[in-house]
Amino acid sequence: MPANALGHRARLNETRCQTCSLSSLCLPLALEVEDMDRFDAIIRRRAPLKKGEALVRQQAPFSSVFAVRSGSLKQLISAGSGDEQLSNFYLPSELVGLDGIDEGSYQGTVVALETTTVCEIPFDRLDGLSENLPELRAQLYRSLSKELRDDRRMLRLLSRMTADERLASFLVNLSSRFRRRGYSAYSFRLSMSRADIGNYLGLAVETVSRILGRFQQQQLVAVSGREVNILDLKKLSELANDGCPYDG
Amino acid sequence: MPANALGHRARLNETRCQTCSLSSLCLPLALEVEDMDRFDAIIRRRAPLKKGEALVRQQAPFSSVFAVRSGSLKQLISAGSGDEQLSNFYLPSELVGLDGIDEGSYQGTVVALETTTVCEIPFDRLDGLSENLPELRAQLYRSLSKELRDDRRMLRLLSRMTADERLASFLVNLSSRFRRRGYSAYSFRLSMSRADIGNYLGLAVETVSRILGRFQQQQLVAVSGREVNILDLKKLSELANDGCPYDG
DNA sequence: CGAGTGGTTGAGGGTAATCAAGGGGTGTGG
DNA sequence: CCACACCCCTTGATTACCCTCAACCACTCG
Repeated sequence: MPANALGHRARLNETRCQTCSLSSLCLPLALEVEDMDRFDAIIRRRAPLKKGEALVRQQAPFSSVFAVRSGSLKQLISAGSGDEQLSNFYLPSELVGLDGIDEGSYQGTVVALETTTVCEIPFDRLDGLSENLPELRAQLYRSLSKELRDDRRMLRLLSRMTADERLASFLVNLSSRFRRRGYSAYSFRLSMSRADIGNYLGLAVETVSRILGRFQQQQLVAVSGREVNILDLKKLSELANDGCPYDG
Repeated sequence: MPANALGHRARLNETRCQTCSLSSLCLPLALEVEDMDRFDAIIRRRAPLKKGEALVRQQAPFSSVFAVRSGSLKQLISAGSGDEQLSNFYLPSELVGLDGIDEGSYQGTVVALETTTVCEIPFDRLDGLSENLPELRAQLYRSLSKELRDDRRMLRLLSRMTADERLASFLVNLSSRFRRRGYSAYSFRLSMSRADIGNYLGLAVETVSRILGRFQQQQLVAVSGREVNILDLKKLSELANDGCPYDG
């Protein structure tokens, strides 16, 4: 068998939802085997993104949503006066681009934080398919609705929480998202810079740094560069005072 | 013709989308006449809500979304420690309850700010109908997506804007929403209290009051209690520094 | 080796919160 | 009809949190 044929086979295999380790979290989660094949068929593979590469650019015409396969991304929304608001981090199984449906253009530039692979899902195909697959439709609604819910959580964080609470909430939230994806909830690597964290949480970089230092002194976490070890998740959750400490 | 029959006819008529003045903004906006009738058929009329009455309560099981016909509402999300975050105001034609789809329960308590009428739309019926009506489906996606977009705007507001900018942005946003609904963009009545505004914008009541006073001194607005007259929408928009000054 | 990036730490100042008090409107009951 | 209470709003004084500015360190890369 020629090498390129094997390569082709392997590549196809990689994109198959049935063999994807994320299938229990991703869009097709509720589909039967044959329906999953139909879903599979509309997905487009993309070359992996390098760190810093943009997946979509703000105001580019909306055509697809993207499911993260591996790696992570950030969404930046820039408004007139130059400043860029970091509005979201995306981890594996999460959907990028849903906020572009309304206006028909992407609402922010989405940039890879590390080497990242995504599945491209053309939205018109997805919409057509969902016509006959109530489960897929429901899952799409849930994804949209969940993002709304997360944003509302952020609204509360930004309008009512102190800097300490924001950082605690951020770490606890990351922790539970990693846990859900089968990674350790206690030990992980931040793919984003301190500046990104500050931007996201509405804090200055210096404040992020200082508070992480304080958390370390208080034996809540051990931080070394971007490596994080959570030492006292319970106290951190209390600090975050988030309502639902163990949910992402 | 007996009086109650007339009453019944009139009541039915009121709820018909075809005669509703909001039809160009609301969910069925893209539907053909016969499809609109089918949509009409699933809508449930509700008795008007009095000021302060709750439309839905946080954590109650999700079953319907609600389109605002007249009046206005606020959504309150309460987290463990007693504080309540005001996450949204809803004006006529806007949809309440979309963020409940994901978890199957309403994410906040939604309370009428004044006498308010809504159309109840059972979500399972809506979902079923949308199966065969791509335009309805698209509009539903747009509604969800638009709410995401609005929330992202709020994230930026809360994390990067000064108190002055927040108030300006709030007023400009209200103004354009009123305009879109056929009301004056320059003269309107706030249905929410200063406390509500402060809660929503992440500011103390005192700050809201002070800044409104300052805006008045600067001839940007004329405020008398809850009556607002916008005197210089252009300057206010610049102050808000929102990117898109004339969009709701 | 120098430049650049990302992170940490320290000093000082500004913005908005908090604390405190008083005014104006409305509704209710005497 | 008036008095009182209550809520909403305003205004003033003080305080605190976090931002800004600035310097420095560790590491990477040309």
